[in-house]
Amino acid sequence: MAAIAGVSMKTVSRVINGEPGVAPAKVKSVEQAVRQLDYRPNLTASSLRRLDGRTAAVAALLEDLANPFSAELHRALEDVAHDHDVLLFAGSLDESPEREKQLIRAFTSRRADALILAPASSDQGYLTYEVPEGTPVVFVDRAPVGYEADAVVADNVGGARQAVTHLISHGHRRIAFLGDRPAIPTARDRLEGYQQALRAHGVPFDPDLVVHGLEDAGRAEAALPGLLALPAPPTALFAAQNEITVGAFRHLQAADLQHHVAIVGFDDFPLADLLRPGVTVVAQDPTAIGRAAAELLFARLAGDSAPSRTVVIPTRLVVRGSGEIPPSAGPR
Amino acid sequence: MAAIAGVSMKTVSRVINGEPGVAPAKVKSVEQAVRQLDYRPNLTASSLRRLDGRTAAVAALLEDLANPFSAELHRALEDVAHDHDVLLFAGSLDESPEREKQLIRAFTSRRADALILAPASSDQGYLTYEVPEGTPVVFVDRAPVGYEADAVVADNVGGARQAVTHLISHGHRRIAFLGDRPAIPTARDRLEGYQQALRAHGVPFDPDLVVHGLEDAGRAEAALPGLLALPAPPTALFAAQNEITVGAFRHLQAADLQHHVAIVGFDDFPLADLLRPGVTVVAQDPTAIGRAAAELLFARLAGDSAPSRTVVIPTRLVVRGSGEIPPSAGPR
DNA sequence: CTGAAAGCGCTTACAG
DNA sequence: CTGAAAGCGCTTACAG
Repeated sequence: MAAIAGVSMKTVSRVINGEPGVAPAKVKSVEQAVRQLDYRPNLTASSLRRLDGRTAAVAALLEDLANPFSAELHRALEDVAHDHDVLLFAGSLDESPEREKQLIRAFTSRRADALILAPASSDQGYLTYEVPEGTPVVFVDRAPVGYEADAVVADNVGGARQAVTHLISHGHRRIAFLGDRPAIPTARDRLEGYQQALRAHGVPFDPDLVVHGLEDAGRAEAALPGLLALPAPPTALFAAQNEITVGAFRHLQAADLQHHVAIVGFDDFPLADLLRPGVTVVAQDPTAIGRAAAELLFARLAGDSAPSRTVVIPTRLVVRGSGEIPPSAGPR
Repeated sequence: MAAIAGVSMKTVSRVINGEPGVAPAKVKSVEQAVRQLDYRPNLTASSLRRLDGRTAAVAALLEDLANPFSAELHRALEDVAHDHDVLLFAGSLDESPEREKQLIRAFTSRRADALILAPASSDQGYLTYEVPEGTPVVFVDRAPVGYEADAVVADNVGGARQAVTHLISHGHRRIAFLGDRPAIPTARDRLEGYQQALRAHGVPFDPDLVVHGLEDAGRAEAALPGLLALPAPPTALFAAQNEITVGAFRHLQAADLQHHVAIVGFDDFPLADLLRPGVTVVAQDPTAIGRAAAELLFARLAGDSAPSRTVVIPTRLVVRGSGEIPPSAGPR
């Protein structure tokens, strides 16, 4: 390359990197050689020697890239990264702590400049020795445990409280909680919000109305018949996650109860407005979460060394019909 | 590192790479030094010197990572890549040829081992000089133009023919075609399938029933009133893409026509079964497309040098109700 | 079984 | 304005 252009390697480097102070004639001959050889600078080599060691790539470890929440979050990260000329590695964790550790190692071995993590593990203390110093980590969706880092999370407690308060304000007093595995911090937070709302309105807490471990739509659907067959069945459901909401709605509609049992879901999902009744939800904003996380991350990469921050993105109640069904409409 | 372990750099390299023929005592001392220093081998450095130059990373350029089709495809790619201990870079093209070229360059500069491309450009001849020799490219969703490479696509012509034949078999003769921009090859193929089905059944082609350029759900929704106000309105709709299907359905439901105008969509979407009526679609299989593409790609990386192949993934008619509405139910 | 030397494609730190 | 030498963290190709 340098030989073809008739200049030194160093001059090639200067032209490629747009450094000033190269004779126009030499710039020209380098540019011509680039075209002639289809020359593409090797970024992995340049990052190796570069003082800051930056690779201009960051890694995102999310729950499941095929799930709309993760996919939208991923897309928001990509957009901000693109503005900074940075590329994105991505991986799905599927609630597996082993996979999390494996991917963290894979990404640090490739010297990603920073990590974005929606952790599957219950404790991230291992990051202390697993992540090289100077590599910022930003948590999304779930706050860190045993590790000090920036985080961007939805207001899980507040959102759940808002959902359940909405149902109470429509006259419900027997409200079921349908949740994911309680090991998941966001699932616990949403249960906490549910309980806070009950307490605040003097509605007794009935453990029979709490169903945990609904890891997917199928399990949520399967859990409903038992719940609705209780001696004193719920007149309303709070579904603490979007897959659960869909599974529960699927059962209600199959049993033709969708206009008789109220339901409010946590986390919005596509087409919720087209169902009949439309499904009332407390919407998270995955795009806002992703943008905020990426901005925090690039601030760190730019040298921001303030103490860790946790950004809480508010949720929003979206009223569509299913959450406004009165208890009198319930099955008897 | 080598100093701490009391061995040469080369022996460290052997232990890290699990090469045989190292004295057990030396293996031990290297392993201890690894722990002591939290040592992580630098994969970018090793790929630089390695003969094959492999980085164990491949790049996927898809339409829009937030769209369910791309997201599922992405996830399938990730799963196969994971089986090969390879990581995935990903980027969204948003139908922008410029973005495509930009990302191709970014990924080749980082020496991705292979590329997976759902092209936004109308001609990919530029890949000839843009992609280094020995870097396999596999096309997904859309076949290459002006470039020779493997491809995995859905059966767009056949699927569209199947959808429209289904409507004809239910008695429809005025069937509208709702399509994306005709510059998109899959959009053209689906129009072709539509026309083939009409011809095969002696149904006259009426250009008034063909609407192009519906780039998103909003435009599809907005296009319907005009179409339904024609002197001889369609009794059925073929929506040639999932966003278009959703937009069209949204209008039908708003106008309370969802039980009167038949609709079949190309490409399935979540919750299509929960709408009323359920939406009949010709389903693509993004997971199958992704898996097939990844397998083709890893075969190439393993040395397969057979001529380029194009794999066509069949579509599947999913009957749910909206496609079985008879023409007599139509608005008058 | 082990290691010293060279080199992957770049940038750094100089010297001129 | 330009380039020769050294070095980033590894692997290769040897030699012993």
